[in-house]
Amino acid sequence: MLSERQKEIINASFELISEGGIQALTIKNLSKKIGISEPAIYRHYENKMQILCGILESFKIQTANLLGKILNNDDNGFVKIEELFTRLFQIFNENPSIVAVIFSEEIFMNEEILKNKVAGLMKENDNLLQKLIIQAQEVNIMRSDIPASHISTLLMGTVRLLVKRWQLSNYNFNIVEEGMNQLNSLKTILKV
Amino acid sequence: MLSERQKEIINASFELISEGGIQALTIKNLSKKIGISEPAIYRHYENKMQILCGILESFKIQTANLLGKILNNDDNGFVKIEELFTRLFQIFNENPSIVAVIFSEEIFMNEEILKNKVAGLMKENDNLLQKLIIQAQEVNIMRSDIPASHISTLLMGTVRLLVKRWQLSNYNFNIVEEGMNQLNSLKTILKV
DNA sequence: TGTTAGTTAGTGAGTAATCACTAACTTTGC
DNA sequence: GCAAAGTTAGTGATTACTCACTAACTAACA
Repeated sequence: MLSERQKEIINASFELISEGGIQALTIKNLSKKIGISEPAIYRHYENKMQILCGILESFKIQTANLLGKILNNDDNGFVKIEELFTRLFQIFNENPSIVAVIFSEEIFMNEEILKNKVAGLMKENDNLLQKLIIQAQEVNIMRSDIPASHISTLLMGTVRLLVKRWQLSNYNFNIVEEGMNQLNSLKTILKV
Repeated sequence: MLSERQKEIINASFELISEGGIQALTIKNLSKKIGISEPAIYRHYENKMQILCGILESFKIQTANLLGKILNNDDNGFVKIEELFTRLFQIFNENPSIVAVIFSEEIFMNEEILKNKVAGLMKENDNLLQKLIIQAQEVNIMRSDIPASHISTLLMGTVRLLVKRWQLSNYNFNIVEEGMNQLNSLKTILKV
């Protein structure tokens, strides 16, 4: 489990990356944002790499949480997918700094260890989404003339690009609203 | 126009970013890769920001070139879109280091000027793609029950995610082949 | 044609600032 | 009284960038 201070450090990291990219995530900036000295950071994380791992871990826990809730309800696959993305848009809307990290794998690209962790996370989420898609295809509410893996890429890719545009626009449109519109088009295309 | 040395610097920049992310793009690494001293770099670019702008400019010219060729042929919108993405996959396959820059906007996120340039570039390409989509919709070979803007996001987003996965996997699958497969599914979904 | 002046592209040495990180000491709270 | 969490004051390495200077080439002109 994370201590209060560790949570604070991870949250501050999200904010810093959101504000100025990975280059803004320095120990100095972290300590300034939290209001303690630089060495104090090292009382809670061994080194910077552990902080970066902590960011990924935090993201992992959050998505596992979200997916767990949605997977365990009684809805069919199609509705679950809808719920998943709707909830995602809401989370991003409430906490835009998450976006800068979640869909920006480049941040972790310069370290092979982190790169592999990111790839693993993406693969995990892809597998879960594919399961939901197959569920929907089996009860014949989603078209089955293209493979679930392609639908998964299509869904995730579309959402990612939409969110990336939102970020590049300095969050100047309503991501929940636009997300729901785009989701409706996806439904039109994917229903049988 | 760029001098030979400037071209060399931009190319070396692509390689460095590809190898170790934006953090690997330092004047020292650049000079080492090219084989000249650090100050010599400054004979050809005023500062690092100008190099980053040069990278974006280079990308802009390349895409304009590609899009120009495809827009000016006689094919219908659907075929043009197919050609566009097929050609894109081929380019990525031949020069993977481009991918690390093109679909990694975070690289330019820490400077507002660069961020705006990236956003502008994305918007331009989106507009062009939407034109092709509308062409195809008008001659009734692409479904018109969802707006062209949504189809554009869907197409670009899917391709981006596929390419990103390819990058994260250390290019260990055939992007041209997988790209064509995914493209076929998109065609199935989008044709009337 | 030979000299002079100017340009281009390079060099080694060095700048201040910043990076992640540490040793040694002090404060705080159970 | 002791461990955890904080501090100040540093470390060497690296960052983008500048300094004075030079070799090689080109243009101008008596």
